[in-house]
Amino acid sequence: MQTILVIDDDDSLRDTIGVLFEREGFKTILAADARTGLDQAVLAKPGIIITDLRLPDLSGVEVCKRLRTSGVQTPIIVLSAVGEEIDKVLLLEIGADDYIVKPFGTRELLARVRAVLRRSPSEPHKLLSFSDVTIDLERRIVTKKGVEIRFTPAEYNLLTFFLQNPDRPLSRDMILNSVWGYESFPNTRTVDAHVVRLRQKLEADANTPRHFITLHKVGYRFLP
Amino acid sequence: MQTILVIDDDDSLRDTIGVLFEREGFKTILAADARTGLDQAVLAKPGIIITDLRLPDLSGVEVCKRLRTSGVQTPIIVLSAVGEEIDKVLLLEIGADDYIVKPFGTRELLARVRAVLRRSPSEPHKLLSFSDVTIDLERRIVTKKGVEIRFTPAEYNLLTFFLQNPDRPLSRDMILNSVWGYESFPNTRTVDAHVVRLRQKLEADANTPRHFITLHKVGYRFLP
DNA sequence: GCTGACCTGTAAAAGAGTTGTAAAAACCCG
DNA sequence: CGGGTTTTTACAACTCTTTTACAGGTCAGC
Repeated sequence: MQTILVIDDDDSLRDTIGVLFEREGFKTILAADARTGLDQAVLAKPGIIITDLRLPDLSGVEVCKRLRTSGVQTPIIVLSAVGEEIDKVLLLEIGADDYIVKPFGTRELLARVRAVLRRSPSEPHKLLSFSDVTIDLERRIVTKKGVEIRFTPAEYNLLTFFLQNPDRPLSRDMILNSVWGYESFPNTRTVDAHVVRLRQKLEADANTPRHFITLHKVGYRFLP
Repeated sequence: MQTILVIDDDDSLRDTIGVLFEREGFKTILAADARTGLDQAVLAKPGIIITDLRLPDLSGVEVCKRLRTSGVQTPIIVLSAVGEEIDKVLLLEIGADDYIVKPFGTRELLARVRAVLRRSPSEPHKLLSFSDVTIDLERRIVTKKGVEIRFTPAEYNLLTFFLQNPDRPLSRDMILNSVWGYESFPNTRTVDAHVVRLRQKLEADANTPRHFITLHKVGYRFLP
């Protein structure tokens, strides 16, 4: 049986949602503030969490962040009042899986929950792969022909960036911004140095790369 | 209300335990020797019995035996001084339910008592294990090749967290949040210090860890 | 096709940052 | 207080990142 955790300081809404999901056969756990919610998220191991954005002690954003940084991967749906500023991108970045603007119909909430639940367990191990190389994002393990190959953080980040942007020409600046972030400013040759290592570790013949392609005067392109 | 019978000739320890459980809402009965203890076990019908192994008149082993042969099924926890030879198998054979090596924390004693009371007799404990290490979650006992290894609370919590999150890269922040909770903010090196101790106690060769793996710049990974 | 200016590949050094670890300090609890 | 536990600290050892230097490579224009 699925367990659902509802974090909302509005008593009547919280109870309404609780009753709704109980009728649907969920086990429901209710929390009126973020702290209780966080505790319950760890203790009760719910299958899904619904949290209001505005809470008495911590914001829903903070709730998401804390859950994610402590390794909780339970899907989260965020509720926000109409007019309340919600930065969709921010929400998804910090690890929320969906959001609903109040007021909403019970039918809609149910549908959203079901949708989130449906897609979450179906991707238990996100795998990226090309040719004979597989990357397990969950476990941070790269294998070639079934053999594990070790990557340093910079290499690993670069690799996953390439995998997530296949076929596209990627300039060194673009790569630096995306992989290294805006805080650090290494020289663009750094990218080259790392590409070399990706080739050495992953290409069949590092001298004639078939996946990590140089675009002269442009940058690089990854071909799966 | 639960009644607890403590049989120990060490006055101060006996009283300490007595006070401890009184504060926890138990009715306590204290006995300084085996004979008094046996009498009280029958008369007062305690819910649990704690007995020292070394007593002036009869040994703790003998106490267990006599209780069991006279049909008393009350759970028994045996205390033994460090270095005192304790044959775990013998103890469990003669009907003891658990044993604790002195010196022990009151917290630990309480936890053991609660675990014994909670557990219905004959129900096997939940065990976690990897390689030649076994962790009894109920009794908080860790053994390596059958030999008990003692862990401090912090070490134990970290260990079980690792066991519950195998294969996954775990950042120091994630670990701090999950194991220490978000209320306490030790510096991240604390995690390293504890990992060192886990390795020293559990790895075959602490210099080449095979279970508690460092992911440079990332954190740690536990491999069963 | 040749040339020269500019790009890229690459190994290796330098530098920056991270981790292992023992030991000291701080902290509790009884 | 006194014992054990936890956290911090200090420094050596180590890993990773970035830079550097130079050997090739590419390509536009001759």
